[in-house]
Amino acid sequence: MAEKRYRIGEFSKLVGLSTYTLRYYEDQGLIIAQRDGNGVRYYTEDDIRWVGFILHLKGTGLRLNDLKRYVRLRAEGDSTIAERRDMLQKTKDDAEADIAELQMHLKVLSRKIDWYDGKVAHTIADSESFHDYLQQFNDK
Amino acid sequence: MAEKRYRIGEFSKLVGLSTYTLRYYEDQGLIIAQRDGNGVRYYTEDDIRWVGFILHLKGTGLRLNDLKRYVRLRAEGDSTIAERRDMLQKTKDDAEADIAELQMHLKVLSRKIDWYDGKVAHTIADSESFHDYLQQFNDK
DNA sequence: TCTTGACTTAAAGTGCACTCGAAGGTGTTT
DNA sequence: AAACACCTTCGAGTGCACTTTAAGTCAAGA
Repeated sequence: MAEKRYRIGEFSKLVGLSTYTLRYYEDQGLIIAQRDGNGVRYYTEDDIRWVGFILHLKGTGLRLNDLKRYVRLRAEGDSTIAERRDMLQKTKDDAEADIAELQMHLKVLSRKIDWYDGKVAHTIADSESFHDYLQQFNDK
Repeated sequence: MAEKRYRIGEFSKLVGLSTYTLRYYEDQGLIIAQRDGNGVRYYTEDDIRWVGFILHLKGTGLRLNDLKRYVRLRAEGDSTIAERRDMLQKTKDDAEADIAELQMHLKVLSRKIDWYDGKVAHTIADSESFHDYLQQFNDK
């Protein structure tokens, strides 16, 4: 029972990347398809998982260049495991810092929304500025 | 006691935007500086607060175009408060969705790091693939 | 046979948000 | 007098990650 083979068009829909992007990624060395006797690309279940994984990496903010480095390291074998691990750890730390910052911005945004609501409901004086309103949260 | 006035160079350092960017934002209608008798821009404490706020908005992922729309609405006065509130709410919802997605990607990333650690410590069989390793978390 | 979908290389285009430089001008400070 | 910080317009450059086009070839299926 041979594994199912997907040609680029089908695979494209499966993973949510355009055929352009798949070929572009192949140029970049990120997703290397196998070829049939006619030189036509085909992808397997393994490739689905691999694309899934690199999309997770991209989703955490990893740039193509770093992704390329990761892939190169992977190709070098087990001797690069520590380096790859550290790379992922740094990516993770960066992403967590991004989230923290985003949440900080969101907090102000939320307060502005509350402030608008207060204005509309007249529970905040017409004259009170958002800046003054914000002050009351400063110690929290 | 007149309020302190900042010229663009000083203000730039204060808010962390280059003078190029400040002029660019002014072209875009986002931060309008006042001018002295010679046509030289100056900024006040109010402008510091305003820039702070728009950086919060940008920080949550609001695009320049939307930011411009927000500023236009603001200039129209209180009649646009509901629309502005809704805009911020949508921005907030979007940002929260982004965070949720980011966290989902991070979870996989974390597991990959754990998997690397397991490989190094030999608590995971050399032969076990990450995909198989991941399966055990599928019901959580 | 014709359409469909694949293949190639190389180059150009897109969108966003800046970022910079040229060229020429004013006003303040050393 | 020179240096410095500011002013203007406007067009070009940057970085990233695609996205599209052009122009031509090839093979399987209806």
